[in-house]
Amino acid sequence: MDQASISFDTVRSARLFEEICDQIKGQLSQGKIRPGDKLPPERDLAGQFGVSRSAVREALRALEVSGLIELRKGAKGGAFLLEESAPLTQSMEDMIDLGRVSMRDFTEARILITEVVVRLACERGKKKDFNAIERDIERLEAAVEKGDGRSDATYVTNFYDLLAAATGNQMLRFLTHGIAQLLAGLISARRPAPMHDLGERRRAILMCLRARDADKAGKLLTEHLMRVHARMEK
Amino acid sequence: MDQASISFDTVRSARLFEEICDQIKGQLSQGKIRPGDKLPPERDLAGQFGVSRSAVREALRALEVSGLIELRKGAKGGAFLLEESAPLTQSMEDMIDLGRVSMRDFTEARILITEVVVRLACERGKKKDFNAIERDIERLEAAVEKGDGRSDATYVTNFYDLLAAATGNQMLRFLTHGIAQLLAGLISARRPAPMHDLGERRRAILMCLRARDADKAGKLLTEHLMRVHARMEK
DNA sequence: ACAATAGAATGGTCTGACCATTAGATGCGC
DNA sequence: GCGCATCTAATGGTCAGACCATTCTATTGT
Repeated sequence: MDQASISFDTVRSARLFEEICDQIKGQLSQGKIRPGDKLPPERDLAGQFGVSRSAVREALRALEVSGLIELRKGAKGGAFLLEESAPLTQSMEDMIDLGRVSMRDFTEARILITEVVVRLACERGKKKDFNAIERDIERLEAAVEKGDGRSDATYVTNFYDLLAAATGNQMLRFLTHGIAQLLAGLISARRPAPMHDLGERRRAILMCLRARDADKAGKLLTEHLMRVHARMEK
Repeated sequence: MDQASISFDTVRSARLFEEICDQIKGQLSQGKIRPGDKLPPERDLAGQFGVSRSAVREALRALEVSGLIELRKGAKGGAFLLEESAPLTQSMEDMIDLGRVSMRDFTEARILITEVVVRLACERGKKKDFNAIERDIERLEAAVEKGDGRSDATYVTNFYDLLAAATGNQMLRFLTHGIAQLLAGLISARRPAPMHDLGERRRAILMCLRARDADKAGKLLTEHLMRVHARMEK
């Protein structure tokens, strides 16, 4: 047989905690454990795996950093499987924090991707999706009325999550969520002046979605995002 | 003062290893330590931070999982700051492995994003960028001639990395790299039949880039990626 | 009833030890 | 001298057992 055609998997890396991670991920992907569930306490896990508590801890730490579990202390605490964890957020934050990606590049990528998302949402969105967006806008406007429109990164990100949801593509949802999360962090840090016509603008986009006018929706959105960017730079 | 306008930062989480992570990230973002550097041994770090080795280990584990450092054992081993780490790859792999994103959605997102990238590369790419792509295609074809064209995920991903580089947007580079990495993993796992006209197709796209014909470049690329997808599904 | 307190569960940290792997130094045979 | 085997030190990986801090629950006292 041709020598070159033989291939090996990279050898199991000889690190216990990785093996433990993989087993837990395995259980998760097979549905034997599910989001929301609680893993056994560290001491029990150590017993079940036949390793020390340290090895288990390193594995749990790795899973936590990967965004798969959350660790709570105290009685009734433990390692809880996260729901729809948005795994990309942390990595993106790192990229910005460490200066590996400039704000400018981030914004540009955001605009490009969001435009793709809105176009796809335009093609595929169902009435249900659009109604959800409308309700979100109403909540936003009600909140702005009451004056508590600044503290809530939630209102900022929710819109984009719903937009991505309308595409029906889970990968785009994660991506969009990560980007929106990151942006929300920046907003709450910089506290730019509130945008009075936010609801109005979003409504305009929603109308395009319902009219299936992808070009106009994309254009409105891009324009809006550029204005947001301009505000952030001041 | 309006009660609602007061805000607190989330309280410093009382976990030592996070503090350590943050300090190391801080040094990194201030350029006091740089990619390629080696951090002091765990035992020394423990001394410097005034904590136990366990706390340091958890911090290093977290940084490793985040894709910021690499741990090598043995003499001359240690924690090395990674270069242009592609932090998103691991998270994306998890999404697929855990079944949170279907292959279909992933491919669709890949196609959409790559099309955006190729269009932008078309607008902005310099001669230098296109020449680099051309050399890469030549290397690919040479490798295929010699018959070692199957084992190397490198040749698969390199093209897309170079494409993304031509956009000049670092965020898109990371994103594209993550996607390509993940795909490379899938390819080397499934070993589909080699694509004999890969070089030819890439050359066609390159021609469009040089001619600044974004529409055609996007079209060719999308078509190509769909064929790749079809092959993977078999 | 209600509040204060005690207790148990559980993650976070510490100490100190030993193991496994790696790079380099040492030494032996030729 | 050269080359190969061996030894040594450095360093991450793991272990064992302890204690601390936090959080929930149950009991107790008023």
